[in-house]
Amino acid sequence: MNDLGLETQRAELAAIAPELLEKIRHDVGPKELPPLPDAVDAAVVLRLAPYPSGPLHIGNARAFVLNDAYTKRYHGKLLLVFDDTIGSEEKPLLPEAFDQVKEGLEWAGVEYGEVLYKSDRIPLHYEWAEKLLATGEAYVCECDAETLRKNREAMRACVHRIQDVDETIAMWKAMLAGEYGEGEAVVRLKTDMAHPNPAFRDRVLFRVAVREHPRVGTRYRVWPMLEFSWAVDDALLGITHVLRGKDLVMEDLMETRIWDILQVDRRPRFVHFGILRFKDLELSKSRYRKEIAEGRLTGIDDPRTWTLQSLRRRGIRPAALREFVLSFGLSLNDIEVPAETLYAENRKMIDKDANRYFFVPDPVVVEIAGLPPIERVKAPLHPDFPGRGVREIPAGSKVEVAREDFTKFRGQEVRLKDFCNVVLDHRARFISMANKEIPKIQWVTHGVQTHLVMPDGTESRGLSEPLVGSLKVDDVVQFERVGFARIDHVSKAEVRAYFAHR
RNA sequence: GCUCCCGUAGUCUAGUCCGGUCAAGGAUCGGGGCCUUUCGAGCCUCAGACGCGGGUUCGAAUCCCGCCGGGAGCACCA
Repeated sequence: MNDLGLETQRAELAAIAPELLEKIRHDVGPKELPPLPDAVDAAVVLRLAPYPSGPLHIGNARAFVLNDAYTKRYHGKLLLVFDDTIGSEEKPLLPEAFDQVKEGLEWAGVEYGEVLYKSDRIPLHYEWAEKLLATGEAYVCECDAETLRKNREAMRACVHRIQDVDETIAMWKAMLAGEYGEGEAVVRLKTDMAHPNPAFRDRVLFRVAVREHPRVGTRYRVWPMLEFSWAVDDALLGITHVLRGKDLVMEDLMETRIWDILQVDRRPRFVHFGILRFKDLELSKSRYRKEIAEGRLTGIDDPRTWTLQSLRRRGIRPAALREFVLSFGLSLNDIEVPAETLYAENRKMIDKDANRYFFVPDPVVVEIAGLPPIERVKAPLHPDFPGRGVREIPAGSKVEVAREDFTKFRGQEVRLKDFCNVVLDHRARFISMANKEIPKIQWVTHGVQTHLVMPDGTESRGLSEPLVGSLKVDDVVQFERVGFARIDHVSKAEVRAYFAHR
């Protein structure tokens, strides 16, 4: 039958069971994440491991959204474990970052349970280190960083690798006792100096760092590296699945190797996702931290930082960020997306809630000659929901319009939206009241000073209709033909809003 | 250079494990139209993709081999 060829088979089938030839269009439901390997409902334990060097930004979103989504899907637990080992000179810990991270997660709707700190767990790491050293599978190395690197490159073992266990343990005690300065000794795992992957040749597990830690001060001077601390904590905390970016695949190998040596049975499954990048956007905590310190950015919620705080300030909904991230699934592709994709998601969510108002950036005064006496006009708060009511806009013969519109339409007939038709100029000529199919522009009288902070940090200044002065902070509105914005500050003198997107 | 990972429309993604209902689905972007007193939303519509070359098979996006392209790691950072 099978070597008959499709056409013959089809003909045969048409003869015996024609209904089977009907094309089945399976409807595509909402996108779902693939299942986690070996996941058991209500028994999944995941962890979030932020490094507290600053608030979370959009580039971190994939990690926390996926972890949260899977936790909820399996009714599991999500631990927040601050990865606050001592770090490096270039990436110092920031005391205020702990709260900034939590604030961001809470805004994002990430429901974490227990909060833990790596810096509280150092004694546990020491215990495990001693177990490991006792097996002879790790050693204390006194080579300097440069020597170590060169040996690694040359696949050459150093003298420390073959020293005996007693000597190694004595050196470890000496490390803890403070007999080594920074850079003078490290603990290394014996993997294989000839391993084909140069990244996997006797990696460092502990090093000496005599910096002050924001939580535990100078209590420790021997600090674990990420791979080792997680080998300990993933096991001890009963983590079932580790979801991490694929930049951390080597860490899987390291953790696995350590568990093999110490015969740890309970191990998490590793799941990776590709690197997420944003087009035309360079995310760097250390850079924006520096720029905030220098006063070049206004703070951690400056739109140029792309922190969660800054997204909130612009009126981006957490649900939009979540949908945006989930749309990438769990693929291992490295992806680069434009922020526009996030905006599209957000626009769907805020459009129905955002009432419409006129904002006129960089205004130009226009006197309308021949205007009948009119004191106010009405316009819908939202064109798609007439039931929401109307807003009253004071009108008059002296109005202000955006310079851009003025320049573009000067001398032409335009409609001042919801008001009247004029031939536009400094002295405009009234034509008629009734609506017409001509370009419509926004206008104001008795406008309130309005500053619109743009994503690039610049401000668009102008006037908006008086009602904007009675909006509340956090209201998200649409300035017609300008875009969506969140009201950030309202005072008698002025309104400040943050631009979200068109 | 070495190791690992990944290649479906401009972008993101479903499908790839278990080859045929895939003449490849969705989203976004772009074109056109309708509607609308916004350049927003909504509705309709058009355009657009299996990196390349071999092989296996009646049949390949799906399996195999080779190539090409992209990314990550190769820190005493995380």
